[in-house]
Amino acid sequence: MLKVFNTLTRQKEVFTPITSGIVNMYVCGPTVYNYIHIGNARSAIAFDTIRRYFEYKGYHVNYVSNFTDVDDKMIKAAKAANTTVPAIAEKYINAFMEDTNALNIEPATKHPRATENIKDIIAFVQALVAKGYAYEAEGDVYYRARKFKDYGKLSHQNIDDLEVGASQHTDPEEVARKEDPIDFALWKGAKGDEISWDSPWGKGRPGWHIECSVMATKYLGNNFDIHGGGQDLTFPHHENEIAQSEAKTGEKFANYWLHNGFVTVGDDNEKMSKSLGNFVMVHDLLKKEDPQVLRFFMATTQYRRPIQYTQANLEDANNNLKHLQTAFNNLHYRLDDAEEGNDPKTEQEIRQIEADFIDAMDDDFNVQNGIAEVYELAKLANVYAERPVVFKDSIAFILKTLTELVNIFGIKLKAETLNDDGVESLIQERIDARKNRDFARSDEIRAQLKAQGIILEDTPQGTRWHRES
RNA sequence: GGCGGUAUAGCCAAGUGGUAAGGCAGAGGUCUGCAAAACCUUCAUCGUCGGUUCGAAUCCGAUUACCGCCUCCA
Repeated sequence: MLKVFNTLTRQKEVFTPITSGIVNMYVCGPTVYNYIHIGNARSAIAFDTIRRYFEYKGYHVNYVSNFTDVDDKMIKAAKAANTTVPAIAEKYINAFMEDTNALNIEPATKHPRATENIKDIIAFVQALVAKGYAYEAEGDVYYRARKFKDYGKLSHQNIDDLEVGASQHTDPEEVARKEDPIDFALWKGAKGDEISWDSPWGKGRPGWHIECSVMATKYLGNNFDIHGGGQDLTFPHHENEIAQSEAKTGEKFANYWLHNGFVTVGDDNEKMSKSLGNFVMVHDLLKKEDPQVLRFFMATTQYRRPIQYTQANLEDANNNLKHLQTAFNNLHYRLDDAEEGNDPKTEQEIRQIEADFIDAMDDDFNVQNGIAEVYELAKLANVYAERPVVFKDSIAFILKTLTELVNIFGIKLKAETLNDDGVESLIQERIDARKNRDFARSDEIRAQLKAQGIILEDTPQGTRWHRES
């Protein structure tokens, strides 16, 4: 039974989908005013891994993740680049798709954009005004937070205990327009000639929180299964989404709220954020790091735990990943001399490992325990690969299982297809030299190939080679 | 001030009452002409103090440190 930690109840709960066999989930995407940083990537990877696990379990997943393509930061970025908001959005949405593709993050079923849903947003805000949950103030529209009796239920905050302005990011002019400092903007009147849309309240643009309420309910229904996002979004963003959505629809919004932990950078373990200027862009990182390693590094930390981004930890991930690839290779080589048939005992062991893997992952996606089972499987693969006699079907079964399990983490293990006549002839020469116990020549050839990044391995089944990674 | 998280070996990290998973790095060994790869062995008493218990990393109390949220944030 799959259990997930629900922020709403602060407990692990058995996951029961609204519609059997289907998971409807919404994950907050980035504001596209810059390249994504590794924190954005972490969130995307965490929920992609969760999605993949659901799919592995046989669920059909409708995965909706938005792009915030208009807000203060977008306007600022456009101004700074002397271009338009849509141009900035286009550029960084493309960059997002490129970067996430490199990290083997599946595209969402639907990637809605705020600006493509303005009509629905306006209608949503109008409905809130009509119900008395929102009011206009000088071209802005605000949500009456206190009117929503459950306000604070997600973040477990008491409205009266909140310290207004504690984050030091409040706009005093905006606060002055509100009935209550805790109220938040649904619609913002346009200042000057900034990008805007016509609305019953004059020209303006949506507030930040409203787009997610609108798009989530539009594409997944008033009540859907999972809403995810970074921990920092719990309050106020997700709290506000609940207030808006439930006030409007009268139905429960998301059943389960999942929040991923942060990526911290450097020795002081500081949260990485754009405003602190200590962020690492995925775009830059991918120029020097193997995307698979980055993916593996992030995907193998449980989604709620913080990730400390350091070179040493990345190196660890690299070693682990290599180990898995080597196990895959070691076994794959034996297909050449494998006999027809299978080995029931080995296959039984594999099934047990997979069952243990599922047990681990069913516990709120406990990937640390899950990956331990994958290492177990790799060991089994290595041990099996060293047997004098091996069977084709069993090899295929191990390879298939290993491939399926690492795929949940977004990792692709592939047999190398090696083809190089020059290398092959040198290897043949070396084989002959070794037969004649001419080890000087043999070692010379091996060193020569190593200088070209080619590693030789002598095994009972013959000499193999692979490229140094 | 309110709410929350974390603290386990050199590093990453599992474990929520029964005597410390797994990985990386290190050490020793097997295999090998030597290697490579693999496999085997080895490597901690769980931030601190006190309590409950036959028994605690796990429960309770206190304490320390670090991190985060309280309308920019994944």
